[in-house]
Amino acid sequence: MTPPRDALSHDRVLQAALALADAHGLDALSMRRLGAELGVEAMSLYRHVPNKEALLDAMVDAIVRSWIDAGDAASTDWRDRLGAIMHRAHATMLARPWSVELITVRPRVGEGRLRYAEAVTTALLEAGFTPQLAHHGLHIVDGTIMGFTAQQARRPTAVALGDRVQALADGSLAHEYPGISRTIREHHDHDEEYALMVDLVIEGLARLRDGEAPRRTGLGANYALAIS
Amino acid sequence: MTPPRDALSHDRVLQAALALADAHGLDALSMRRLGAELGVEAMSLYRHVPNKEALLDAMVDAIVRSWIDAGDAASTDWRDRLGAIMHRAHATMLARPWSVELITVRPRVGEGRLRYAEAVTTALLEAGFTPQLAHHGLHIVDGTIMGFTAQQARRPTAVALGDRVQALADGSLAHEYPGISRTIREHHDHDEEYALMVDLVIEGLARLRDGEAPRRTGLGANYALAIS
DNA sequence: ACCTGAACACCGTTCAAGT
DNA sequence: ACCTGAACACCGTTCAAGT
Repeated sequence: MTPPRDALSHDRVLQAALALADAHGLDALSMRRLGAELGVEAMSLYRHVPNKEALLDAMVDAIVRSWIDAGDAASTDWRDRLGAIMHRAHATMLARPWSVELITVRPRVGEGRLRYAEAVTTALLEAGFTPQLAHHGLHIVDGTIMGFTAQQARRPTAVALGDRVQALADGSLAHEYPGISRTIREHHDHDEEYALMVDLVIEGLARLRDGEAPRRTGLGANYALAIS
Repeated sequence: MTPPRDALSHDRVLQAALALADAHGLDALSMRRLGAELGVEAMSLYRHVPNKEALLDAMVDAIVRSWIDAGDAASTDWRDRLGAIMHRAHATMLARPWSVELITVRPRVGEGRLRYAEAVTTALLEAGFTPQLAHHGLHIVDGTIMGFTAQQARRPTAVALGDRVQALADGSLAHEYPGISRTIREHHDHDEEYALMVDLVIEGLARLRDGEAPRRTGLGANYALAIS
């Protein structure tokens, strides 16, 4: 148990945490185990990281930072700029499925997240969006990235676990769920489907910029909030 | 310590868990505390629920089930049917912020989730979508609901915690982040913004159905996956 | 049949103590 | 200055024991 044992540092702790989550998932990431992985007692980590929450925030920020690329701003087409970011985000999250829940849910805003928000916002402003619309646009892009990716990250496990999902696939629930029984076996490729949604959203943003408000969807008479 | 002490049941445990999360957040929901809330030892709960995971899944399913309403199918306009579901989902999740991370991330598919998927899929099929497109449509609707809501649920806390977010708002980071410094103070209402995204997505789906493929976004030369 | 008490194998984090 | 050991206040879950 005598590895080189270089001095600990915030970055070494962060990298080890990412590696541990990559190798064994988020549940395996305990301060005790992370310490062990670094050849150190858990308590030593607290010299470099205030607490576990802060470590998780740092992990999120490191990943979100990788969504943007210095080259993005070079592209003159705002659609391509947004598309590149959205696809990069999707790919990095699916490559690290454990990261999805962290990124989607943690509220703390770090530098990486700010830079990503800045890149998206700037692309929109330079494309002629009003500040108001650019603000909405950022949220729409952000929501699309998170929601669609979370949904795809959820799927494989759902199928694996799926008692009923399996039954749906072989049609034995066609009586109760005729709709999904008909569609569930449609072939689809995650990346292609995401590309479709990205294009749909970007097209919608372009129309908003050009002043074409989408048709207003009526909420219907029975739009009521049902809590417990 | 002698409340009526009706016999425990799966449903009583579930309702108490929802109430506990509503009152004190998800972190407060431990089997021990939940037992205490029901006037019972934690271990008694295991007679009605296999484990905590299953309890969380049941909570998710109870909430998702409330997204659909028997009256939805009565509406002949598929846009209104989808819109009603999407708005109901958004409202119920924002009313229970702790539920967002559970619903967005947990893969297990229960009956509530199936009924919701069935309602969305049927609305699309009846509106003339091909099974293939209806399948994509469900995922697009699902991603929109989850992502946008998660993003809005994240925001208030972000602002509250925000060291840098605060600095952005008063303009002192305008040099480093010119784009967001310009847009961050744009007024926006959560519900209105969500309605905008819902309309945008439904409009996009309508165009897909009508065979108008959205313009393909080029990914650019620098679309590369960056891991660690 | 239903509930309990003690126990097991974990957590994150504190703090005084070691080098 | 940097790391540690023991301890604190928790977890989810098991299992034999009680009524």
